[in-house]
Amino acid sequence: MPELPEVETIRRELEEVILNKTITEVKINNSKVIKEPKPKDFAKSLTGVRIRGVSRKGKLLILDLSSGKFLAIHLRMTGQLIYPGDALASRVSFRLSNKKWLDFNNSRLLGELRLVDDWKELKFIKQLGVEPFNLSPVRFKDMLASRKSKIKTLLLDQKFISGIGNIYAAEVLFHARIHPERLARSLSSQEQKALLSAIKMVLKKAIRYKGSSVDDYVQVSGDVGEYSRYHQVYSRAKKPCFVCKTPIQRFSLGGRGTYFCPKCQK
DNA sequence: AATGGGACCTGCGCGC
DNA sequence: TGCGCGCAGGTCCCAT
Repeated sequence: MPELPEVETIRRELEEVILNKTITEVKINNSKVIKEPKPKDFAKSLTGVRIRGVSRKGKLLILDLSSGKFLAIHLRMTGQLIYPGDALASRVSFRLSNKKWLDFNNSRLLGELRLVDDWKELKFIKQLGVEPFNLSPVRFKDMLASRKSKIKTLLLDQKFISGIGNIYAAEVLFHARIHPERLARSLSSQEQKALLSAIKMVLKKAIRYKGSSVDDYVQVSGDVGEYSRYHQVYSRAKKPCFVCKTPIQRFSLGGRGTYFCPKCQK
């Protein structure tokens, strides 16, 4: 699942390969992923436009275009951006001035492309919580103070904090030694600090290793991300904890697979 | 405010 | 072997 580290990896690689190139053609193989405007207008408005910036907000990628508009790309679970692509198996492909294709793949068709005048007006953006790397311990403490929900649920809430998904929620809670069902406001001061440190540490390391390739995620180059090798709990049900050998447990929390070590996490 | 459910989707692994 | 089923999860939306 593309979460913050995966989307940031893609952003950095895109910046290297598509920045300042012009889109010369838009090929739409499945218009379902184009949410706005209408596919025909989408293609027309993007043709002849230069890409002058690639940024990320949470799990959302934003291409800054010379037309003054922005292309917002949400990969959801199965989205990929591949360069150079072949425009064959993609949902939408962008032909660039060097004649190579940038492919937007999305096997489950849940991804979204939106060409908008102002990305700041997107509902998703308006509601988006703080970027984890910008979060101070004092502010984090404040954010947790009155919250009655379970800590893992809260970490997954993009309005609370942006960029964490199911993999990294599990991983950071393991590193902070906190049980996923603990109520947010019940965390001690020490646990709050441990959790924030774990969030920053895990996300940074995951970026360094170019993300976690589980399911469909690959880098723009098509290479896998190596952080999966460092997963402590995610997708490790019944396997021994690397710290204490206790079998990792899995249960469903809010409809999501939730992994933790019953001995290490309290 | 929080929680639980369904909806959107398709590919995969499982059991029979 | 082949088929049907449940599951995977990011986000939105609705009901309670």
